[in-house]
This record gives sequence, structure tokens and C-alpha cells, in this order.
Amino acid sequence: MQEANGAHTNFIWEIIRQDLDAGRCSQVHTRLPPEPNGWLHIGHAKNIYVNAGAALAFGGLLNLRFDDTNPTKEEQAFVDGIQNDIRWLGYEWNGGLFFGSSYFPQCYELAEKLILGGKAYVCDLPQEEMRQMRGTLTAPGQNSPYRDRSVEENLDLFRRMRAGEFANGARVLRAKIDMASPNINMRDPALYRILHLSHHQTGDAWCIYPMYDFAHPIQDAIEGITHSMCSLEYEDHRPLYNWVIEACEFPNHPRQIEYARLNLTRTIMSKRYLRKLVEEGYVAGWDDPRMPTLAGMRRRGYTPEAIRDFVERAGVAKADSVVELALLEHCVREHLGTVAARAMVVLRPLKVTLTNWPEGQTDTLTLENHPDHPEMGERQVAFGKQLYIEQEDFLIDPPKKFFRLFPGGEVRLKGAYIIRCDEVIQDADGNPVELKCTVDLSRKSGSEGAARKVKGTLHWVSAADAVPFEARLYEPLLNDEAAVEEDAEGAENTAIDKKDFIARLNPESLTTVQGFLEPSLAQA
RNA sequence: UGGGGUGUCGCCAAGCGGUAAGGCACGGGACUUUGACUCCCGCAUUCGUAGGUUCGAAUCCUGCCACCCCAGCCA
Repeated sequence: MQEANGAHTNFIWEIIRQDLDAGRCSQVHTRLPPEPNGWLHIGHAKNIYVNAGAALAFGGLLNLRFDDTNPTKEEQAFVDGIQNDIRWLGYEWNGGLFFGSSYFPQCYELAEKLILGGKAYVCDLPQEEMRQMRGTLTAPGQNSPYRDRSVEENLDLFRRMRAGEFANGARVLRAKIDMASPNINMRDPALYRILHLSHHQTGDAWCIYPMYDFAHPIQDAIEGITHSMCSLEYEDHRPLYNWVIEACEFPNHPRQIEYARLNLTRTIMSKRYLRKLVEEGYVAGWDDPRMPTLAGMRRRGYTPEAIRDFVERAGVAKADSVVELALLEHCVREHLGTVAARAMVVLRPLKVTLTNWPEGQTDTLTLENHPDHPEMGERQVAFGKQLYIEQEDFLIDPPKKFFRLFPGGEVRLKGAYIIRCDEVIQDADGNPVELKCTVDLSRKSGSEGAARKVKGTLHWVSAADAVPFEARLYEPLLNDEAAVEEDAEGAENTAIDKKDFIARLNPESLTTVQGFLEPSLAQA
């Protein structure tokens, strides 16, 4: 990983460095707080990079903490999958593994402490009325009629909430802050809600669950987190985060720093829509290679190194942005170019018959697995009278700078011979279906004569030995440039209609062609 | 119309009063048994905008404009 003073740094690490220099903290301690309600995608890779990277850059600690305060949406299966993906990406939680739910007892104690201090109260307002009394963006809210209950009554009610005496939604514990605050998050936000639901970690031990705004700062403070990085939409929550830390009288004060989340062109990054793709069968699953999930990218052959490099190069800042897919692809190509063994594959085959090659003869050629890494070895590839080349590598009527094959033209077959196209056999529509070529037997690859220059080199596969396969051409799922904005994940949110979303799907994203693999790839 | 943010090359992004880094993309050239890779070269007299301060501003001040986020008992 990078040193903090290395080539890559960002505004967050600058802030941390200043905190270190000023003595506001001695060891950096960050946390990764995924909610176990889905699969990790490329956007999460940035969050991992920012939080884990900060710890790495300053020799600090990273905690992995599942933010599981809402049993409605969370599952054990996701906590396993998430750990797997984080490890695959190449990160370890050297500070330990935690669950937000294991702090439920402390959260509860702190809630009582707030009640005792007159800083929280139990509110009986139904959700709808509470919403109305909250005011609007421009109009201040109204105090709840339950706001001035006595400490004794609040304590009694809260304990009875915990004891399970009330139904879901009947009451809520609220922070007593300021209903007229211009920041809506400070208008007596809910701290605890009643949810008679069993939790994947705590079972039926609780029927009240703390809200994110209450639980998160507590978790950070208890774990001794020094810097808590999250995305921009939490900026408005920072005053509340700080309020909780102070109201609970923690001696340490973790610092929340926000940055812009990652958006990618032509890529859906909203769990809501990713789920729709899976559930409605547009893709085979969360790990479908077209999915922007880490699992999908893994199946697609993307490497962790390439993804980390990409996230780092995309940068960390506060301006909303949409990074071009081209950068990701560049990073993947760059890394794969250095580590991947070469092999030949023909996706859309065009038959080539070598008229002067002895009938029935098959030669075995030796090709290097990597042009720059001899230590990666060589492989044997069959060469015969009948070959397949890529359809797009041949043109009957080539433009001026066409370097590949055309009638009368010559081309080199990678690692083999130079051939000349003598005749084109076309179908009724004029499409080439087979080429009759002569091979220059005196100029086999590697021999003296091979030094002769020809304009192009093509990959190929022996027709008799190649392994047929059905190739799916995976393309980004979206047609247009923009990323689909993350929408509220509310259960009944129908803001973007389904037709609109489907219309944006890229029809090229799942084209099937009948291709041929080099035999060495058959088992892969 | 309230509050919180952000605006620097097609896309990201440095810059923090001293006269516009870098990457991707793109264009040109060299090299090449993958037109890949690699390698050179080019690519913002200008920093949302209008003023002001200053010897000097993307950086300070003022006004305006644009975009994003916030009214969950989601995170």
C-alpha cells in the first residue's frame, strides 16, 4: 500500500496527518462499517480503500464492523460474503471484527443516561403526525406534546418499550435537541424504535433497536475510532454525530470526514436496481460477470490489484463525479497485461483452408505464454490445414490503412506462418464464409525467413483441434453514459419507473456467439 | 424560499497569494510475430461568473449562477 507521503494522497489523509501533527491523536484507528444487507460492489471498494487505506498509510488499525442495527434488511449470509470480498480485495481488519449489535447493551445504557440528563424523551406520536410536526425544509417544526414528560415517566416508558409492552411503531425514543433547527436532522431525531423482530446476531434479546444516528457514533467512540470516513450525504448528520458523542460524555471524540462516493459511467451502483436485475432475471445472479459487484468482477477476471489501482487513481475528493469506465478498463488491462498467460481464441470464426498444406497433416507449434516473461513457459498448439480466424480480421474491400487480411493480401498468423488470401467463398448475401489461402512454408515463425515483414498479425485456432464454446460478450449493463443515481431504498419508492430503467439496458450486454478456444483453455 | 456541500482540460484530480501537477480519453510519430504493450510528442494564457483587494489571485473579499444532499420509527 501507499505511504502517506507517497505519490497518492488525498484531502482526508492530509486532515489525518494534521491531526497527528497537532497531537489530536497518536494512532490512527479507522473502521469499515458495511451493512450486511447485500453484496459489495465497486463503489464499496472505494470506501474500503479510503478507510483501510488511511489505517495502512499511517500504520494504524482497521476494524471491520457490521452495521447491523436494523434486522429488517440484514442477513447472516451477507456478513460471510462481505468478509470474503474484502479479503479478496486484499484487505485485512487488523483491528478486529465487530458487530454494531454487540453494543446494544451500551446503547441502551447510554439512552437511559440521556433520559436521566433530560436529553431524550419517549414520544407517542404516530409516524405520520411526527412527520407533520417536523416542519419542512423552510418552516420550523413544532414540539411534540410529549417533549416535556418527566424523567421518571420517560424512564418508565423506555423500560417498558424494552420489555416489549408496546407494539411496533407505538412509541419512539427521541433526542431532545431543537425542533426549529435549520438542520432537519437536529429536530428531535429518533434514537430508538420498537421492532419485534429477531436479529441474526442477537436473536430475540431485543425488541427495540437503536437508529444509525445514535448507534454509529457510540460504536465509533467505544472502539476508539479516530477517523470515521463516510459519504457526502452524511454531512448533515455530522452535527448529530457530534451531539451524541458529547451528550454521552465520551472522553474521546472520533472525527467524521465525508467524501464523494464512486460513480461509474454505464454502471448501476444502486442496490435497489442491482436487486431488481437479479430478482427479475436480467442477470444470472449477484456474481454475474456483468454486475458491478466485486463477486461479478472477480468472475469476469478482474484482479484485486487492478480494482485497487483504479480506485486510487480515480481519487478521493468532495466533488460529485462520474468516473469513465475506460479508466477501470485501463487499470484491468494494464495489470492483466503483466500477469496473464497468452492464449488464442476466436469469437466469430471465419474458416480458412490452406490449399498447399498437406492433407491430414497436423503440426505442433510451440508458443510462448508471455512475451515478456519466459519463465511463464511455453505451450503446444496444433496447426492444420483448416483454421479459424476472426471474422473482423478479414475484409473483401479493405480501406487504405487496413492491416489485416483481404483478397490478395498477406498476413502473419501469430506464432506460425505467413499466409496469402487467394480466393474468397461467399454466401448468397455476399458474406465471406471461407477463405482459400496459401501458406508460405519457407517462413515458419522462428525461422530465418520469418524476418520478412508483413503488415499484420492475426490470432487463429486450428479447426480440427479447437474447442467450440458459447461465448457471451459481456458489456456494461447500461446503454447511456450516466450512472443511475442512488435512490432512496424505501420499500414503496417508485420514483424511477421500471420501463425507464429497462430501456436503459444495453442490448449488447448479453450477445451469444459460437466461438472456438485454443485447446489449452479447454479446462479453464 | 431554510440548512449543508460542490464548481480547475472530454472524464477524474493536484493546487492553500507568486504566475495551471498527474492519470484516463484523444491526436501525431517510433517500435512491434496480438494495429496490443512499450516509447516519444501534443493536448487549459486559463481555473462557474461579475466585480474588488494586491506589485501579483485558481488561491483573499463581495455579489450572482449552476449542480448535489436533507423533511425514514433506513443506513
